[in-house]
Amino acid sequence: MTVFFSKKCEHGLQAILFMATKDIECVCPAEEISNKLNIPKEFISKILQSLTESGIVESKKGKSGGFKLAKHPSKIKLIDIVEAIDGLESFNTCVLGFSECSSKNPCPVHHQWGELRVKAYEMLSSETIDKFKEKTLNKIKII
Amino acid sequence: MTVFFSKKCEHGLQAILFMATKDIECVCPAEEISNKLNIPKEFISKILQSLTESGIVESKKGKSGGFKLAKHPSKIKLIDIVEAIDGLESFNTCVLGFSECSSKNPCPVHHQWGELRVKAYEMLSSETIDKFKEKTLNKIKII
DNA sequence: TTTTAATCAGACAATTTAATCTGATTTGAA
DNA sequence: TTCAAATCAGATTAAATTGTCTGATTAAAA
Repeated sequence: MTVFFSKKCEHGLQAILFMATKDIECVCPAEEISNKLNIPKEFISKILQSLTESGIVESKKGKSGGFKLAKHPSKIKLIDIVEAIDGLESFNTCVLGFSECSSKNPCPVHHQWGELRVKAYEMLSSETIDKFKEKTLNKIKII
Repeated sequence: MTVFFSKKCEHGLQAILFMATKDIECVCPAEEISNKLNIPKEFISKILQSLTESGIVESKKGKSGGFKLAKHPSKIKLIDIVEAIDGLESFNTCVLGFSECSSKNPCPVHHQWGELRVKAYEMLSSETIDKFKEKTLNKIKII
């Protein structure tokens, strides 16, 4: 196993990207997200609940309830979701698992991995998710 | 959780890097590796057993037995160890968890992640582990 | 030959992550 | 007011990963 994001985080990212393709006021039931993205309903529901606490989504109870983004997609970056679900720890720990890895006491790949880590962070934080609307829609259509 | 390598793989990489700092004929008991790298003895023993099957290390039973590299460090790359333990799947799957992610149907970060993935692969495959001797020794000394 | 120190093998336990189930609560609409 | 459809909350299960234990086997050295 070699992952980057946990399943929870992958699901969360997909769900938020999906919600960003919809009208900002549109309330999205967990069931719809579940169907469109092929994620177990209760699982995505739980993930979105936790993102509610992080202030990224809002939930509306009762009939015709569901989830909606708490902010406009132009204010949300992928890194916000990653931080809320997986945390940012991996951006600060040694990829080979050595303790206290730093430029003073680098592991054999410290320098190269450091560069990649910065690039990965940039990938997640340079653009807001309103830019991803079209690609997300194409992706969901064919799944 | 956001990882790159599994713990198993981290431990395996560390152990092989450590063994590469020693004389090629030197047989290294699991206990020594365990102590030096702070990895549970039975766990690293299991990992090295599986690397024996992959042809990366050899084991010698009985008194004064232990593990040694099956090839010279100048013939071993980090990617060999990663492949044997974690496999190379993550270098071919979508980082956001979408199915069938390709340049024809890219996920929102397909292009950027593709670049990073290539760089990560290069990091693991461009140099053989004999080059890492000094840095590994420094790393183990301070742990 | 006996002792000792090591791997090997495989069952077992603990932890973490992923997913499911159930029931209470909320709320819009008939 | 009642019903239906949704979230919410928390317990439970399942699966994967990580780590441990025990006993058999091997082989060097006393």
